[in-house]
Amino acid sequence: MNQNLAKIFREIAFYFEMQDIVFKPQAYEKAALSLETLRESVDEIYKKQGIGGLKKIPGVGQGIAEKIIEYVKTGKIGEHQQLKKKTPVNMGELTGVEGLGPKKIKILYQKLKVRNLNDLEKAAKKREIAPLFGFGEKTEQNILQGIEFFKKSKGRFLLGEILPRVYEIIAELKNLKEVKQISEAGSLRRRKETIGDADILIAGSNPKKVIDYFVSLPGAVKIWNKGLTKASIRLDEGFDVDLRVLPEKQFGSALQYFTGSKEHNIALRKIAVEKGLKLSEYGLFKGSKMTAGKTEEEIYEKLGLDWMPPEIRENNGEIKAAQAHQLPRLIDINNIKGDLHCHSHWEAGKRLIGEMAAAAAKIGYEYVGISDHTKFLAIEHGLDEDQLIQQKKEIERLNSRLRQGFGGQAKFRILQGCEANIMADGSIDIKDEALAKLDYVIAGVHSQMKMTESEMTERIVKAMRNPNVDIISHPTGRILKQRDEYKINFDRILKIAKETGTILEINANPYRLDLNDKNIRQAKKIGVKMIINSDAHHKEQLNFMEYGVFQARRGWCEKKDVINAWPLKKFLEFFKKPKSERTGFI
DNA sequence: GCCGTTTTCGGCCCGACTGTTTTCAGTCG
Repeated sequence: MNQNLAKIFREIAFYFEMQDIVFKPQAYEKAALSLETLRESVDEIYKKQGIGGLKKIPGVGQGIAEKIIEYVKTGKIGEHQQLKKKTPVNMGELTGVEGLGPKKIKILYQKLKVRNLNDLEKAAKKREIAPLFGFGEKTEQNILQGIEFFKKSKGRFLLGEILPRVYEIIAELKNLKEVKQISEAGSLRRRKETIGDADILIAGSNPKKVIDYFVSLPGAVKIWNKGLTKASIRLDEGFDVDLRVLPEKQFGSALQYFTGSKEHNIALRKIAVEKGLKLSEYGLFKGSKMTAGKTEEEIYEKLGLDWMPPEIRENNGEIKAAQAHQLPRLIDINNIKGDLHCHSHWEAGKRLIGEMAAAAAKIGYEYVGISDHTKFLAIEHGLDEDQLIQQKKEIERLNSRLRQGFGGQAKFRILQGCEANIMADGSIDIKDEALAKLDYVIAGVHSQMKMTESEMTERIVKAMRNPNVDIISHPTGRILKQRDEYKINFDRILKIAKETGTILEINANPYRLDLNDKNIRQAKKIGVKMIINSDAHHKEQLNFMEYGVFQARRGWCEKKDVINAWPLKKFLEFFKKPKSERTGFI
């Protein structure tokens, strides 16, 4: 409900922009943004509190509240329908093409009847776009390239695809002596799970030289633009990198500005205005006098705020918390003591347990848990009850060898779990007696994912009520860019998790990152404990952990919220207690 | 269309770059 309505409001905003109407577009955009981050469904709010409740939503006043009510009652909004009828274009597709905004889309529709990506491509190929007033050869070519990109990537890349490559580029740029300070910025620095393009910021001298070097980096296949202070390239991996170069005294203000989020910055600038200051990427100014800009810290301080990590800069309460000096102490990768979701492919060769354990110990973990799939997942060589016993013997053997080796003082422990399957009826595909013998049990949904919301929710609830099931893996089931989450009532999942002492996983695989940031924040609020797991299928994938930690940070997680940030002793005590006694364990 | 510790009117974040209409609108972040 909220998401659909948000989409409609964005479209209305867009139509208003087409017509050169000022300020209304921002109003609708703002309302859309509020709805997207709203926990409670608007029809619930309306039912309980009427129009007054709706008007309490930031950015919603009389006019938009009435539109929400119209949508709740009829499922559509008359004005939106009319606007759409007048200019029936596929907004999602067309705005996804770099360089196309409301004005150009309007002309393309009026002159060439372009409604969607397909029409646009045809028109560009027939060279009908270049002669249009306000367009030209280059615009036409850029449109064609934009279409290619949009089709290829659907516009966004995974954090896990981009971050390592950007670290490489930053390392290369550091070779230049002109580069004094460098950082990634934008949604990349905020560690969003998907990224549109990468931003890099440099403080230093001779920007021309830096920019020339940047646009000629190996792997740069296209230069979108290149000016005196900024440039933008496409890499052969298919994503864009924007670079900005500026003087050192502005590095902090620019980093703050280009890290965003946009909403966070708007809120910050309003605070500046209230204090009689002006904040831009060039610094914090009182009149024409610059009062801060060299570091982010001094800008936040001058505005009366504590500095905060980029991951929470989404205008979602962090500004108030910073003003009250009550920011959370976010969990850090160095807090992670172990990883409980690692596959050894037991059937394929038991030596992998040793390899995985060695790699985990090398990272500095105190423990690693082997949790192979179980028998229902035959395709993944799922283990049955007997094989689990076999595996247990092997793990015990390795543990005793560990205790003898390393001078007898090796603290490192291998734990045995499994990732069992939650069947359609909520039962587990391994007998309870066998589950009870393991150090811990993870259970997850791996089949029949298209159930109704109540069926899927009750399926997982039943699994959580099983006293042997400690952890639910990838609780919402989404795969980024491929598959939406299952239909579930997440509030109910949280309630039962809390009630039963079940832990929810933050799966760190860059394609999953499941729970997402919103889920995590909710879980934390309610007091449901979480665990960050890599879901590694070979030892290199243990490094996925950092993406899970980023996600946890975006959900405001602290060390205490995440059980594998606890030391081994406390961790083992926790698992020794019956599930029912774990709630409240800190 | 929203909003208000300057509150019911008059504001609404700010600047760079591109391409094209050669002085600036459109787009982006």
